[in-house]
Amino acid sequence: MQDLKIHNTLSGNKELFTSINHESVTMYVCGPTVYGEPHLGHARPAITFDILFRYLKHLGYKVRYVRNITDVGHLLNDADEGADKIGEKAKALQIEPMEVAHFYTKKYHESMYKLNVDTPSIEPLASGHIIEQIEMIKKIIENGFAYEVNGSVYFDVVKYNQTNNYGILSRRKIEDLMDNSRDLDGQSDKKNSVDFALWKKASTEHIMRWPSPWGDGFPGWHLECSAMSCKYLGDEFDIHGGGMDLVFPHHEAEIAQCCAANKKPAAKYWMHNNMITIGGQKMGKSLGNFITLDEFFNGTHEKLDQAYHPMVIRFFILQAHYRSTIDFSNDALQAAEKGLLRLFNGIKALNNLKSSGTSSVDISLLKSKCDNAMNDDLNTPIVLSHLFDAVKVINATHESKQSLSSSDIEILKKLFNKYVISIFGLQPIEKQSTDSELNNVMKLILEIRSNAKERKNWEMADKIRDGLNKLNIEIKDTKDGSNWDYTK
RNA sequence: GGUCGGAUGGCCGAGUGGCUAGGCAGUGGUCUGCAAAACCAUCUACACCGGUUCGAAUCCGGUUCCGACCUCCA
Repeated sequence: MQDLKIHNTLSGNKELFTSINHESVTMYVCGPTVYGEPHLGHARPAITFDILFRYLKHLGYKVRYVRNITDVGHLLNDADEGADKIGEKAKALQIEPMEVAHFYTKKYHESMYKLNVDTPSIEPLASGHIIEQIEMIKKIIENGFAYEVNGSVYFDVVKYNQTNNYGILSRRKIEDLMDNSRDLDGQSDKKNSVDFALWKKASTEHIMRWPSPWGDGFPGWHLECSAMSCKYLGDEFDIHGGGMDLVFPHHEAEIAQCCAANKKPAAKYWMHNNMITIGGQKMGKSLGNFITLDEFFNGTHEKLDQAYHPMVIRFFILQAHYRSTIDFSNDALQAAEKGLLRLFNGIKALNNLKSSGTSSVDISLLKSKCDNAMNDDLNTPIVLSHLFDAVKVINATHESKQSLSSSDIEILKKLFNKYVISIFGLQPIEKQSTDSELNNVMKLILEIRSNAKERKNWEMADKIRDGLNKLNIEIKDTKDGSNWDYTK
């Protein structure tokens, strides 16, 4: 097994990864709240941890990857009259809350499929684990870290902090938190402003509700992940992932809940992907730069010059390290599109390469550079830079400026297959039509043009070329004949 | 206001105390009937001011600016 280093938010450092159970890895990642269209912000963690999931399997681990679907709705705000998002949407549309959740779950799955994000081992629904959540609350109350007031149950952060460290993950001090947190509601049932809800009493008009020992209500917003990770991965598991915005309070609360219930802090490694910005600004509904994945795929948002293939989005995300912010713009995406094309052109050339007796380039060095970069906290941009170096070698070999032995060509083929296809999950963009009739017609047209060129009938050849261009079809002449593709 | 992170060439984005990151664009070239496509070569960097050092874009201090979290968020 190679030495994989990953950045652990708990320590703030890169650490050597060792799994609790040698042969297997258990990981949990916070999934989407399904109350709206899947957007760019959903793509980054999904892709980041998809890469980790694939890579761990590649290293030989048996991986159990749990990514939840939050379909019970989070509270809209800290105030007590908390409506939840899914319930609100359902009311607005006059449908069952579960219709909302199901509709957007389907949308999320469709987008993930297009982005070639592998489906996790288990994708549990929060609504399907109300019983587990209630049991966990009972345990926390039994252990003295939660209290019930008027049908709601709150986590006693101050008491917890006397024997544990609330702030261990986000490096916050409880005193600062208490100073800073605004008490919006003077009538709050909470003992302290830093306390958070484990169970909320449902008002009569609140439509998402379940019975509990404390009356009808719904679970608090941090509990589901604790309950479900514990159920499927145990009290202690290897990796917990999610977006950086979840570090506080969500993941901090998860650790507190797990310690309060099980006396164990859940995960050994906490990994967080950074955010996506658009034109240097955080993406948000209120900022008017909120772009859904479908809008990217179809090019229908006003800020987009063109449609972007899901693979371009995926490739672009991999061109940045997961802990850096990444800025989306038309220029950057168009650059990524061309880069991706270059990468796959290289693979195509690799598959048609003629071998020599010896190699003029050290291919095994190149391979180990890729492996080292990947093992260094999943440095996908560095791996890609080495793969582009390889593309340069492949093209040079194609033009007989370099040489590669047959065994090195095999190593390269395996290397590209491993990283590009298996781990990065990239696929060539097939803009070519699958319409066989059209393909046959195009074949005939290209033949006619080729004949015209042989007879030096440039007028005819150019008329065909220019005419097709107006129909958004581009002819590409190569040494081995002509082919075609759609322009954008 | 508190806590944390960042500032790299026209754009995106790595990395590092001395040795070309990479992609895109630009420029030059190869190919081509001419183009396009493809391929090759190549230019423009490390926010500002001090300090440490033989040497700093990289370490330290300060300044400015930007962002994240603290409130729903991926």
